[in-house]
Amino acid sequence: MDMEEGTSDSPGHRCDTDPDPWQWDRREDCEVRQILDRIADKWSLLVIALLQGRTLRFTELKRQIDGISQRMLTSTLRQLERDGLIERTVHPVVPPRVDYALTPLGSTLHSTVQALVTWTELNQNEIAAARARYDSAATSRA
Amino acid sequence: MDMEEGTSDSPGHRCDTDPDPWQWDRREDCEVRQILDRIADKWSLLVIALLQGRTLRFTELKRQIDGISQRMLTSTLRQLERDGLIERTVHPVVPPRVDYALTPLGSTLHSTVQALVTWTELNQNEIAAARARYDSAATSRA
DNA sequence: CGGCATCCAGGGAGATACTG
DNA sequence: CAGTATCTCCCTGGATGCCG
Repeated sequence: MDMEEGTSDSPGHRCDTDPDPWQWDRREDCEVRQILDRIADKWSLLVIALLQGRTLRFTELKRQIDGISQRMLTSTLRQLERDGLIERTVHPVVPPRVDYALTPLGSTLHSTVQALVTWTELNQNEIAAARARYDSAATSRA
Repeated sequence: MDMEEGTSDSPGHRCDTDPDPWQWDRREDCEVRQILDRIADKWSLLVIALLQGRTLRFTELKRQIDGISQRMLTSTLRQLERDGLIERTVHPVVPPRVDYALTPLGSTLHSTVQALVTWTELNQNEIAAARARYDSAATSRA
């Protein structure tokens, strides 16, 4: 088991592992930071977006997110399952069949995630333009 | 300059570097994935959230996000600047003063990012509970 | 098919020292 | 103050192989 470990902090949140308390805008503690890190994760985002209103199997997810390794997909799914955002259903058939779906909690996240994806789609051209501007300016300086 | 390089793809998006075209729900190309990776970044998210409606200096940001290294903060700010999400203003005074603020484009992202943060705040207890459940179940199995 | 175990490379990220 | 420049370490994540 060299898989990345959840920090498995005991319920009743504390920050014993942290050298000094986080500040984050003076309002948040490390809990929020931790959760944010997880859901704002590169792969988590895609998984959540893909599971909107439907159930997908492991292989289907892997195919759709093409580029993800089975290791990272497994890891990501486990994290999301642990956080209660997705539900994992094992069908005792052979060959094995495992379905993944959003939980009610995960569904509430979806609209937010979708907003992020939509924003990206809408603004990708503007961002590309900004990058071009920035890069050409940098190049001319060099 | 060993700082992480933007992949500096020419404007007019393509995916020559990728061995095979991404699928991502069959609709998206690598551009969106790339941008999503950047804005959904651990630190980017915090920076954007902190810059809502105000201007902050480098050190102020560093203090508020406490836990980030100057290296990562610099890198993050440069990326966001390149993407046209934040604006960097250098005041020619001594000692130097550099202000960071959201651009109009960055401001449009803010509401989305804030939604993510708010969601996390609202649901952190539920997530903590889910983790406790998951972990205790895992422990009892072992 | 779904996933865990192992091995291993690359780069993300920290610590430190130095400049304008 | 606001960075850059190194050097280094470790974790992320890929490749492969095996099992239920």
